[in-house]
Amino acid sequence: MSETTIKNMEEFSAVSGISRPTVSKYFHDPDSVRQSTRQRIETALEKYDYRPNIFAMNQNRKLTKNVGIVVPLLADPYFAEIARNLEQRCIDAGYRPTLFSAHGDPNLEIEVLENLRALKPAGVLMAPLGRASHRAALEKFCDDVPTLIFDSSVDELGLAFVGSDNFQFTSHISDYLCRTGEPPCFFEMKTPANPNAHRRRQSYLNAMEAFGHEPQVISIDGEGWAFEEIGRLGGHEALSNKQFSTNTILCSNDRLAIGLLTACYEQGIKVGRGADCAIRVAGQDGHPHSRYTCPPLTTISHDYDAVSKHAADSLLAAIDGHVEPWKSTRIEGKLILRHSA
Amino acid sequence: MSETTIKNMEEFSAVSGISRPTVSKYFHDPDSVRQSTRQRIETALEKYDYRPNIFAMNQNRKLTKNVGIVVPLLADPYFAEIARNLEQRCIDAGYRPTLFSAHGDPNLEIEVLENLRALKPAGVLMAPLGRASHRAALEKFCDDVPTLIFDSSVDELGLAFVGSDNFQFTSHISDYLCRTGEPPCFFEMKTPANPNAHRRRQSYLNAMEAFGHEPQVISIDGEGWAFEEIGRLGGHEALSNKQFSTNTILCSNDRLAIGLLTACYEQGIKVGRGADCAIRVAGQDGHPHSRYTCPPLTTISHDYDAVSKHAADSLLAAIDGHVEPWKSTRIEGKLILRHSA
DNA sequence: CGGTTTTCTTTACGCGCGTAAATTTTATGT
DNA sequence: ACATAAAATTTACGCGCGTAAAGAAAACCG
Repeated sequence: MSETTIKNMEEFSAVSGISRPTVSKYFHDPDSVRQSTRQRIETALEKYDYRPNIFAMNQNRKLTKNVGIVVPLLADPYFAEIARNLEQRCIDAGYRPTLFSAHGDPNLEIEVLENLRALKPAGVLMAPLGRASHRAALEKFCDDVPTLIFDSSVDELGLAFVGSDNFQFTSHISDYLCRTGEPPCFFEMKTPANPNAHRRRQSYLNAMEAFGHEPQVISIDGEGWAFEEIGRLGGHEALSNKQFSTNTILCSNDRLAIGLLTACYEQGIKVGRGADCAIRVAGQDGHPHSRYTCPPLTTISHDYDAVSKHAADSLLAAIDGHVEPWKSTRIEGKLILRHSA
Repeated sequence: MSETTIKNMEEFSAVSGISRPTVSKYFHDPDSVRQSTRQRIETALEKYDYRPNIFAMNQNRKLTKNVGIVVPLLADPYFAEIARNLEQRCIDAGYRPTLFSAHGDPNLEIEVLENLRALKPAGVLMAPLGRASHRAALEKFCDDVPTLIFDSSVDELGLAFVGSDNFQFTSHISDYLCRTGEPPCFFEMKTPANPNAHRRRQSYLNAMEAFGHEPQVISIDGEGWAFEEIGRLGGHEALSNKQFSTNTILCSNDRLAIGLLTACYEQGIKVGRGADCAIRVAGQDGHPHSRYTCPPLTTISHDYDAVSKHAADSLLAAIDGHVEPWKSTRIEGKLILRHSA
């Protein structure tokens, strides 16, 4: 490594003895230049360690290799996990992903989209906040940038939607619960941030009707994204008031279930499927943490791999010109039996 | 909002009737132009909704308002939480934070730094991976960009270090445990990714010596960042082999403790400080999830606010020219008593 | 009102790189 | 060795904006 520091492609082309346009071509695709010049460039590269400025590169490019990934809340390990998964797939496909979080704030969400524009992304993978999202701003963005929506559907928006089959989720786990014990009550937030919650409630109602059981929905108060605390407080209230008509509780999502488990613990109520247990609790999502609750949480898990693969593949295909009419793909979840139910 | 879409500052200056350099000045600081021209610009802004391209802005600026935030692993809610905290502080101070994660991979860590360079950040807040970080690359980066290290110290690197006082953490919680029951065993990973772990072990040894107790360190196998699973598996092994000489276990961090709690549950061992409990378990970190374990985890918590405030303030002060000699600031943790110990 | 200061406008160049067109050099084939 | 194709070089302009300098216009002030 030499001392003289290279600050731009001009200088690098000088020390490598290759013209700048050719160097530029090399960085765009090393195979697009003659083998001998590639060698000369790479020799100089070892000696001088120069890297093109990524933002200047994109400035005047027709098609960039940038992909934006937007999630509603990075502090939720579920989104962190799926975002990481998507990032890796983009990298493997030769793209440059950049991750953004709306941090639960719809204003930040559109702020993020505006900044994303400047990146001139070839495409965007976006999980909207849901109910709170500014619909008009989203639409405008999707008109300009190829955007695939995942996790939380906003109908007919963007290139397509890929997510989990929430109806199947709830019907499947309801089915399991009904067959193995008392029929479940449904534990949810009154005003959920995410539209998937409504599908799950409806699916629960359907399932109960199919089984000929009386459904019972407990909708608790709470705003924001602190689901565990909302579940814990709501759980305490529901337990104290004996609102659960059976010994089985199906939660709208795992984070709520985690809070409910804590409430049960705090009231000395033993959870599980053993004879000595008072109630059964199940969640939905396959949250990364659900394995480590006590008792470990029975849940129905997103197929992280399938969702992220389908989402990434669809977007990259669209970028390559294989645009198809809008469609919604919903992937089935896998029941994960653990001790809680 | 008009139909004609503005794509650059040139066009916007045309429709607003103000020259481009003045418009540029306005976006740099709205107060730097005459009130009447500010009005004209803002009127046009409402009508045409234009936003300067953030990357083109930075391209030829002497001092940008960009701040990079780099954490080792966003999937860990602890880092997600502190990153969010730092982001907010930067925004409040008028800076534009951009968040990056090394995803536990030292190669990605330097990759991130290289990309960060192109952003021409005024400063960077960085939590290094620790042991695995490529020291030389970090140093080179810190030479070029004002960088404040947080969470995990790399001695004398960057502008300064801000983090928690790990010695105080462990000595404080050890003290509590010793005074309220049997002295703790120390449960840790054999080859921890983070150097803080060594300080905690040492502090435990010191504390036990001070109390006149025989220390006992259980170092379990495991590589990577899946601490809960490592703690669970290691916990099972240690419990089965009766490696814990007392009924109290202090874990090197909360995630390990969460895994250990699961292992205890799976072996039917009741955790807590009640008379009917077999062992006590405590963690360290004040992990966002520690409130919701069963039993809720007694831990010693980072002072998230103080750490992030001190880190952000120090960096921003340095950016403003108030550079001080390198120093290390370690902030005390707060004991959080819950049911597990 | 003239003089002074403040603020704009004009003009021009720079950032680091993409990209197109014309030209020259190098490789390939027979 | 020659024609031909392939690849590199030169030259020039563009992206969207920062920024500096000089002059014109507007505001302030006694």
